[in-house]
Amino acid sequence: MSGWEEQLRSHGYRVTDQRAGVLQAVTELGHGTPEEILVRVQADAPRINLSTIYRTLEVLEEVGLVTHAHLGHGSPTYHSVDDDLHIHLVCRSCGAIDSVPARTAEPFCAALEHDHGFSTDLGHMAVHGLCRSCREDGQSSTG
Amino acid sequence: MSGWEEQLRSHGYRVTDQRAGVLQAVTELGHGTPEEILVRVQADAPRINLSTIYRTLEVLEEVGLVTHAHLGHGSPTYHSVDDDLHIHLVCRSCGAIDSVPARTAEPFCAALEHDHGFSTDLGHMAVHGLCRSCREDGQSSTG
DNA sequence: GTAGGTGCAAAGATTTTGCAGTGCT
DNA sequence: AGCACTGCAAAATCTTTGCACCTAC
Repeated sequence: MSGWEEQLRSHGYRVTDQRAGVLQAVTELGHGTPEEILVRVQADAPRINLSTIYRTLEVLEEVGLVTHAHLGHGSPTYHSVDDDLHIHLVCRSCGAIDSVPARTAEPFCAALEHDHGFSTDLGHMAVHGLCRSCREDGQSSTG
Repeated sequence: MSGWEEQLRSHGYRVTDQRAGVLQAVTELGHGTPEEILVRVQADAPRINLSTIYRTLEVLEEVGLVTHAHLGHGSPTYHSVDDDLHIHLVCRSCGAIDSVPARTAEPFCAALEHDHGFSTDLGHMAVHGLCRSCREDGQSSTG
């Protein structure tokens, strides 16, 4: 279904090629920074500008078609809400990003809600650590 | 005990007033961005420069005296490892940052380790969502 | 036809880097 | 006395904004 058009219209926004392109790029990429998304969209529409990516992502997020999480240094990472809700596991050694089903964290969220009255936004959650292969490598950390 | 001096020396770094000041600021603040830390240190040493804060934080992190987490938009947030290990709860509405004991997440971490072989770095973990007071405030109208 | 959307370039904000003087060891 | 450390300013990044033209509705 292409309910995304309706999603935009119902919030008073227009449907444009750029918005379609950005949404498609985010969906295909799974997750990506504004610059990664730019590169992807430029494959189809070379004239698109980075500022359009930023503005479009903001709109898409407001209408609920994408969300973002802070996975790393500067750039936020965007992903479509179309996907199953998942948590990001970020490896501090190799940088790999793994996705695990949100239900893994449900008991934890329940505890946060019960003990602190805090309602967790699972899609935003970034878990940093060491992935399986880096642990098995017995890696030596480098700066 | 001022084992922090030994910590620096054993890694080949020197002990300076600036490093003492930054470490103290981070400890007193609990957690803070580079700029917040700058303001705090400037209270004692007005001549200190932001670039010194960045460089010092990097050194302090390398020797294991502080760590950082990505709590919000751009700036990483630093905190001393001296504190009890804790998780940060970031409210997306009011921006408040709450700290909860790391053990709250232990079952969750165990699941991640068991199912995905992932070793979680708890101090880095940022949990985004809505805090208790914001939930109570906005119960009728949600935007 | 109108108002929102886009591309482009410049402004802002944030973080990093080169250099020469300072001070720890 | 040697060399790491610091302050300062400029450079590099990343993100936002102003403006004129274009396009969806």
